[in-house]
Amino acid sequence: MTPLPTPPVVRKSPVQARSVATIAALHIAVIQVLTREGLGRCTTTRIAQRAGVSVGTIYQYYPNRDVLLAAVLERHLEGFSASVIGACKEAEGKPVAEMTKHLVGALLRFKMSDPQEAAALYAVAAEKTGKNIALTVHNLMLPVIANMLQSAPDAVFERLTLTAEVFLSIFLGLPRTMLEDYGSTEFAECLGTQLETALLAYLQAVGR
Amino acid sequence: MTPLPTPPVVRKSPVQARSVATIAALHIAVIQVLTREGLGRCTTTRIAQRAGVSVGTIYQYYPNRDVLLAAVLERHLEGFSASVIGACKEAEGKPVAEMTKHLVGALLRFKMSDPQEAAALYAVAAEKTGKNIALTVHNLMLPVIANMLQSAPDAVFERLTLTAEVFLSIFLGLPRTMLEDYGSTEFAECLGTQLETALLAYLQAVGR
Amino acid sequence: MTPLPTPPVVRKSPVQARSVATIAALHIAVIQVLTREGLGRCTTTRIAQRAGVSVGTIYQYYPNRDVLLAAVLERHLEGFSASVIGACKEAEGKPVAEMTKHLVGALLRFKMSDPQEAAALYAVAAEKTGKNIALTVHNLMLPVIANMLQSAPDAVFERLTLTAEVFLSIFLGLPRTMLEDYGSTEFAECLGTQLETALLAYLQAVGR
Amino acid sequence: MTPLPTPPVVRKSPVQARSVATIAALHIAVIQVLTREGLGRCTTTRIAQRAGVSVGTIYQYYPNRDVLLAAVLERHLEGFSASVIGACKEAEGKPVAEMTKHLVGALLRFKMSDPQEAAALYAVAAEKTGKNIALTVHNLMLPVIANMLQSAPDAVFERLTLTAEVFLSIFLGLPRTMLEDYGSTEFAECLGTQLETALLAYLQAVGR
DNA sequence: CATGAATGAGTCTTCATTCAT
DNA sequence: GATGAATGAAGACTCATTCAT
Repeated sequence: MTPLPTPPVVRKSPVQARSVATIAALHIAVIQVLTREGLGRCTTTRIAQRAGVSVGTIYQYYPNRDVLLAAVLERHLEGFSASVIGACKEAEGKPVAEMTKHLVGALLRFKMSDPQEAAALYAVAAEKTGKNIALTVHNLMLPVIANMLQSAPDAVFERLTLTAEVFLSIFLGLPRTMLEDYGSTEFAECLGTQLETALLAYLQAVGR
Repeated sequence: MTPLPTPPVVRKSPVQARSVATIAALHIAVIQVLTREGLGRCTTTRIAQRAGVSVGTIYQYYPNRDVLLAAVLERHLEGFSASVIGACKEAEGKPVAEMTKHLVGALLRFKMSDPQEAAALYAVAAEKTGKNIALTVHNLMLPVIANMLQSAPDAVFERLTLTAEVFLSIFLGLPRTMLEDYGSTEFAECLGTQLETALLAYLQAVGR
Repeated sequence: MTPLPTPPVVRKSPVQARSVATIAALHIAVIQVLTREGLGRCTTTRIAQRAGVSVGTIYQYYPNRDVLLAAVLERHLEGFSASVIGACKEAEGKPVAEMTKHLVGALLRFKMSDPQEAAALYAVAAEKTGKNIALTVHNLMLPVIANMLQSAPDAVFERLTLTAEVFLSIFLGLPRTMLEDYGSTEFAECLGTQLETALLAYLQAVGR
Repeated sequence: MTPLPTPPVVRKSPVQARSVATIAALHIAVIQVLTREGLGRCTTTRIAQRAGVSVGTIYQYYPNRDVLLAAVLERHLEGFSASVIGACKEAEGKPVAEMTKHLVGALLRFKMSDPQEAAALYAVAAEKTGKNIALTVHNLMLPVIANMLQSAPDAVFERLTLTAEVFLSIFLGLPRTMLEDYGSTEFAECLGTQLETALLAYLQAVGR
């Protein structure tokens, strides 16, 4: 229920409180190092230092660096997908305009709660291991969105999966543009309404 | 016609013909290694090997690895922006539906001419140096798109810059979803029409 | 008693006892490689090999090769200047002949305690970083020598600083000629007396 | 007779004027690079660049880099020893005071004609190959000095060789202190008189 | 359990030297 | 003769990982 310090299956189960705290510290440290130094300089030494533990400790909880990074990404994406999926469930049966508004709200709430974390993890998600995780999460959300769209009383989507995919692509793309600093200040400020507008317009264009 | 081997300004101007071929080989090798191994394994040794030259040769033309990668990215993005900007110019004064169709056509023609290259370079564009280049190109295209939108006879955009930004974000985002393998086969096949639909729907929603 | 392993301020303070031994081994290895191979071949690999550690270990204690070499030089020169300065202090107030004898005794005792080390470090002292260290030490000894000379009851030196400089130049020059193998066996054997003779003669010539 | 561009015995005899000019340019370039960049960065590429020729050309005249550097040093030391030896010959039979004055005059005239060259070459003389050359020249001058000292009408030296060695050590040591920037301005200005004083005082102290 | 010293494979980069043009 | 592109061995340095304490 409290999924905070996802205990890695591998080396050790965090029966003790210390473990939980250490893992949490490591996750936070990863984000910080990622943000400050970039993926290329996100070394175990630096992570350990920032977390206030020794390098050896990392290996007490994770078999190697990649798994640690993957765990951090996974936790982030799990939280994200949970948030999105939750919003989808809530929006089921409502008109598309409300769906859109509801989803965008959930998205912004999540992404904006820790923009640095979200931005930092794009790099991790681009690498081999990260990509698999991202893909899995992607494919987890897709049917839920499709389901939601199908439940809309004011629209019928012929190519449901395709529509969901495009919807998701826009839904994730605009925030990314902003988080990766390609957007102007105005863009950042209006992200919510613009995202709603674009998504709704698209849905109305392809729906009957 | 294919201006591939833009001799880098830095180390040496190719007095001999060999140089041109070497530089071309290096650029191609970078893409290949990037595709096969990923940015993390895109080392000078591997690049040289794939290009069929020795490591030292790289440094005859580029002061360091980053500059080589940046050069490859830059050339790609210059080609891309030229293509997009050209399409914008051509579409000026036409109705938004035609604009959209024209731009999407140019985009697909370019991105699809060498999808691997396009996909491989996302990683480079995410890194420090690459980001600057990408940002520059981004800011180069933005006003051109804004100009084009403004010239539409069948729509008026109040917040022109913002609209252009959102337009561009969607315009670049959908192909990226596909190139990074997040899209289904159906998504890939319908990318063009879906992109047109989404862009046009957005423009009509925000335009008067 | 032998304070060899002054832990470098930089990378890490030797919490464990191993560190002290490692640093000592590195310093000794530097001298050996310098002696056997020369500065040009005094590479990190060879130093590590001779010290019986891996290359990486060097970087646990020194940020780069230059700093390691500088540290070795610094320690040598600090010992040397301490010895010379100590002798100067002891000789204060004594007649010039005794001063000279005292200083030469201290010099020979030090330089001869490890002639190879002394000889090997000339090369390090010639390089950029080393020169700064040598210069600093030089300028540390100069006023002490001047002070000593001034305290002589049997001579007055009009141009005290100048005299101290020339004195020091001869004082350091003759041993160097020997350590760098330019002197004959006879030269080496008589170094002490000849040095005394030359220094005393000079002092008497410029003193009143 | 005109020993300027000592034609290297090896690859080619400078029958043509071009060769002579090229070799001269290379020698000058070596000194310049040595001065500006230091021995560690005195690479063939840089030498060639500064000399206005291509790397390949160096190898037309010298079998390798070491030989080039050695040639430059050799030429310098030959000029130097010729100057010193000439002065010795001229001073033969004169009283020690005049000998000293004469030699110091010759030394300063030579060393000061191109202080940078003199200073730059210390580094070359410290390396393996250079040391041999320096040693040879050293041993060439020693007997000539001994001869000169022996001819003095106003002094008899019991340990002639030893005296000559110590004399030479001081004779070369003081200028070096200055050229290597260890001396103050005053030291540099008074080098001639101080050198004379020190040498003469020494000779008078050991001579009868 | 935690620590951090040590490891060594793997990177980037330089540079003397060669050789086709 | 001259050129400069190409070579590749060698050097400095990094970093994930291990293991004795």
